[in-house]
Amino acid sequence: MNMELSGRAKPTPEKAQRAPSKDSMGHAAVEIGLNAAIVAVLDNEPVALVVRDTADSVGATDGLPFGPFSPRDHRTLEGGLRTWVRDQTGLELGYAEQLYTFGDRGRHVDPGDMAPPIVSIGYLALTQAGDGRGVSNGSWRTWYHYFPWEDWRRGRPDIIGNDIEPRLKAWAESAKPTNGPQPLIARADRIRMCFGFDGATWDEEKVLERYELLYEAGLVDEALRDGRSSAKVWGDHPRLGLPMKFDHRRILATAINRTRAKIKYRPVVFELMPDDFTLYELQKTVEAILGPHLHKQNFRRLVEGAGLVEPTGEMKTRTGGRPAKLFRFRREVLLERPAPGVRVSAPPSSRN
Amino acid sequence: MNMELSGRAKPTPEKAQRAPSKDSMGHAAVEIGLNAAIVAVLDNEPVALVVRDTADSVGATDGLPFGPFSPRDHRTLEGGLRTWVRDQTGLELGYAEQLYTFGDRGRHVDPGDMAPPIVSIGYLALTQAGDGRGVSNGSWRTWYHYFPWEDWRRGRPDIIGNDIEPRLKAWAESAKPTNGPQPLIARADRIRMCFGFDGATWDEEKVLERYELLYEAGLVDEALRDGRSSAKVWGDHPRLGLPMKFDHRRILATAINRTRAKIKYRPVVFELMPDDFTLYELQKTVEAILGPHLHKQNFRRLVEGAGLVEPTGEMKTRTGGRPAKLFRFRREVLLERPAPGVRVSAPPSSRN
DNA sequence: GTTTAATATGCTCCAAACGAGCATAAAAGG
DNA sequence: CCTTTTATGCTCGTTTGGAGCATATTAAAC
Repeated sequence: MNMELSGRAKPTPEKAQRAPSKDSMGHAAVEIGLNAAIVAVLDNEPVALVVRDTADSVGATDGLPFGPFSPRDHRTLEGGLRTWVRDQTGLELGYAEQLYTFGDRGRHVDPGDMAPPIVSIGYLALTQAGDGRGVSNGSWRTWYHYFPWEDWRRGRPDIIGNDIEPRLKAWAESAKPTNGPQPLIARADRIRMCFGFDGATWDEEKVLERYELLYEAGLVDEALRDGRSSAKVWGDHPRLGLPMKFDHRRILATAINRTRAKIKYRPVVFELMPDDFTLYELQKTVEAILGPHLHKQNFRRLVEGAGLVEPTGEMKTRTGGRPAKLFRFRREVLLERPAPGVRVSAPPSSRN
Repeated sequence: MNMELSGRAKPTPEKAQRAPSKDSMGHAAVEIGLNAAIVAVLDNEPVALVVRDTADSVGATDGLPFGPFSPRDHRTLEGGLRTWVRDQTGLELGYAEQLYTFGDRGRHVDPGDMAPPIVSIGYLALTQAGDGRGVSNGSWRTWYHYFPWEDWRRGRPDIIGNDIEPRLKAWAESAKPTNGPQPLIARADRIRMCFGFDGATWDEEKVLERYELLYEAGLVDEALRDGRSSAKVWGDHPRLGLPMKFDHRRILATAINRTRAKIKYRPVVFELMPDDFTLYELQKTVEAILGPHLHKQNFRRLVEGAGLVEPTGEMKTRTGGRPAKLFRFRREVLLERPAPGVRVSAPPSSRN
């Protein structure tokens, strides 16, 4: 079949010195999976679009919309992604950006017998919840289902103190007496920085680091599934968040991470908002993503002062109180400032 | 040949609903190229390691070290990259991070007849110039050879006003009278924001955006090579920077972009420094990367105050003046602050 | 030896950004 | 009328960081 592909894959190394030559056996071609973490905010709840595989033998496992990249059908990677998402969920993507390309062997194992792609490229897409009404397949789920420890909206989540802290610290202890080559940063220190133990501050931008640490410690189901040795040691505690197919939870962690970081220096919140909105609605959306540490008056001053929004002239009534002014995103800000965003920083009181 | 690869590539779609199925014809497997932008600072000059293809038919074209990813040989993408770099240049990589995965059709055309990979993953590696002594193949070249407009160390480069500005503006004009669907941001505005024309400020972090704009306008050789139509229109002006193989210049632009951004919030400068260094040497290195807008006293205060360095107790003589204290990177800062870096911001006077 | 150049180092001043709090007005909606 | 919620203005006080002044210390040039 795909002759031109195979032909293309064949190198002609005589031209390049020390040419990147293929190993003696065959082609280096691999299958590439395109994966979309599609994020919206629905009733002040940050949600991702997941496709649940009900026919799965092990039970229902959520996954992200995905599909293989096929260069003969897709002119670009992002184009391929949009096609897959449209086919699988009926959703037409708006804003999308590439996150990361994962290629670790053994981090893709499927609970069923479906062969996973070897390399997966993760994308982040932001959309309005209203656009999601057209979703024909899949459902919106809070991302905190998969990352309960990231949800600080009602204070520090109990799961951190009750489950994560003791188990991670036990894991750190178990690695102590090794007197071979020490890692650059000790496990105990990584744990402390990631989860804000022992007086360290909680950094909401370390989403991926935290997930990777839990994976490494064998505390998330995917680690067990992928056959990490240490997984069994820690007995049968409650599972830490819902697992996902393949490496999709890792991709979602990357997506949350990127969203939290980018919202501060690029006006990406507005991808999640309807055209007209109240300043308080905007604040609630930002808080849904970052955690609720915003001072109302200062938020107004910041957002209006930065020229991010402009009043539409309309009012929104039925707010339960005084009607609120409606605003819209002020596009021209992109032509004025190099890095406009909702520049909120964590308050000094956010230390656990 | 690669039976197990082909077998793997075959999906078993019966399990997943709306399964990501392959198109009827053949496999979706593609060849993946791993590309390294290896950066160092040599005599206050930011350099990248390039491999020159002297046997090329069109003439000598520089390229980055690269090679295909082969999952049978490489357990991880980064592992594969390190192998290729070692094989091609003899250099053992230290710090490395993934940049981006490019997969646009038609942006890889080779000047010779060597088939380029369809998808290329770019990496950024930072190393000390001293480590480069072991380089057996390839050479260090200023990255400003490829991006002369990025070199603001002696003020605003002439090439911007003499060549880039008039040609870009002509390109913007040429697209004016179209009254179809307008792009979200007009060409003229993109140009203004990217290059700081008409009173806009120069943002040193827009390296990739600038290169992409020049490519789109057909002003860099790669655009002509890839068969972009508009390329010929603009006559035979001097070329804007040296071209590179495949999409390597785009990858290098991404690398410079990332380096400039990351140096401000992560202590990555120290990957470029020897173990012991003078504060002034550190400043010169930062300036080589960002451009020279640093106040000496404030730089000292910033760096020392942030706890990024500690004195070794030694002095460096033969500085041309009073001997300078030697410092070393203070690793513990990673355990104290969530985002330590050389937090320099452009002075308000940097508007062109 | 003296001068000069280059660096090292400490200190002050000032403006902008921003976190935090207080107070009050305005407009529903029961 | 009372509650709720938003809108709005103002004040502190702290931190950050840009900019400049002054002086000490040494190597190298003369």
